[in-house]
Amino acid sequence: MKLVNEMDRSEIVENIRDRVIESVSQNMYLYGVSPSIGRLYGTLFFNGEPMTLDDMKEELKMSKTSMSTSVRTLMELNMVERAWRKGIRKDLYEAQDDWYQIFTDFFSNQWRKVTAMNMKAVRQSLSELTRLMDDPELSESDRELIQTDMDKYQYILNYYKWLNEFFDFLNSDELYQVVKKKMDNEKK
Amino acid sequence: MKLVNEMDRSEIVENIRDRVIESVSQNMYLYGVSPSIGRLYGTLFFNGEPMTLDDMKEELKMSKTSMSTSVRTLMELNMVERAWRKGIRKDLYEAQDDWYQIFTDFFSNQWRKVTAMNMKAVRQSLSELTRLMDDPELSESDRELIQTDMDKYQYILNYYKWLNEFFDFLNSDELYQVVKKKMDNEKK
DNA sequence: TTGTTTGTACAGTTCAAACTGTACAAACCG
DNA sequence: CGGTTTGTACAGTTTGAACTGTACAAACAA
Repeated sequence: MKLVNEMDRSEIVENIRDRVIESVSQNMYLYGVSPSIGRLYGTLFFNGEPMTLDDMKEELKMSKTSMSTSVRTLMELNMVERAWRKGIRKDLYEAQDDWYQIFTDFFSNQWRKVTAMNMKAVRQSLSELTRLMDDPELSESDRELIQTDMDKYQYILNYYKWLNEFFDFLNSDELYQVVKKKMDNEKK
Repeated sequence: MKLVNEMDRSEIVENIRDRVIESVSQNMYLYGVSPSIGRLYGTLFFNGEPMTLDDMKEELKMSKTSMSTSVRTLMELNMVERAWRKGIRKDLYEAQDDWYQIFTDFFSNQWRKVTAMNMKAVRQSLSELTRLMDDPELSESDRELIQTDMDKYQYILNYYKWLNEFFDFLNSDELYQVVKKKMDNEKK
């Protein structure tokens, strides 16, 4: 009788946990990952202890291959880290559990990568148009048309510069301060 | 001869533009939209003038249905707005061309929606566990187990609160100031 | 050395998202 | 009123992403 109660209880706790994991994973698409990968992260986060690929495969009832690739993705996003425990030969992984860190890292790593590539393309285009503009035989109307595009490219470049400054700010201590101050003010 | 040059020239400008559109669209997955939708946004952005669904369909060589649903998605993200021109019966759409606004809106709208839902799930779980803890017959080990989960839920809640403060900050003028100041400092 | 364990590359399959064409409702025109 | 234009709902198709199982390479064991 007591035993059944025990089982019920841990099952309840388990279900509650699963609901939260599901909720978190459903919304990790904001980080560009699929729900399955989100579920894996959630599992690792709540498990606390590091897990092996076989643990994960067992827990999520999925293939080992999936676990391998998923955990790789999570590592690239700095959401999961390798762990070591003496006497265990298998690879161990544990969740990075500092969500503030995950959030700011995401921008630094993913968004910066993207803006860098975009800037490159825009700079290239801008310099090509500049060269076109050198042609003295260009009609006034052509010149205007090209200038319109060039203005847009310049606007984009300025935006990306601003964005990178913003990401620097995100990584700085300043961010925590500013937001913290806001929270404290509101408590008053 | 002159005519051919003219054609070459505008073709070159067009190609340069397409390269930038492609680059921008490829990376709009950070906003959770597919490359096609990104390409549509880029087309609208560089076209300057508002476009009808048929214009878009023509420009991108895609079905009108796709244009209709894509433009809808872009409107929900505040990246495209309806436009009116007298004498034109068809619906007109133009790109929201303030990228700073798009960026901050994205967080306010998308991320906030998600965090709100997550918070709800976590709060629910937290209150259910609290009720479980009321049981006086609970063993010490069970109690510890549940407490571990509750601590994690509390951590998540704190994080989301912080995140919402951060989004408030994003929407405030303060953001622009802080980053602007950084940029000015660096120029010195 | 051979035998075992562990992680991953790769080919094939499954499934969901993107896209199309048709068909229709709503708005407008005469 | 019927005829036309325009946007979208819906069903069907295509395409790509997610996932699996097998097969193998690398690391270790004896």
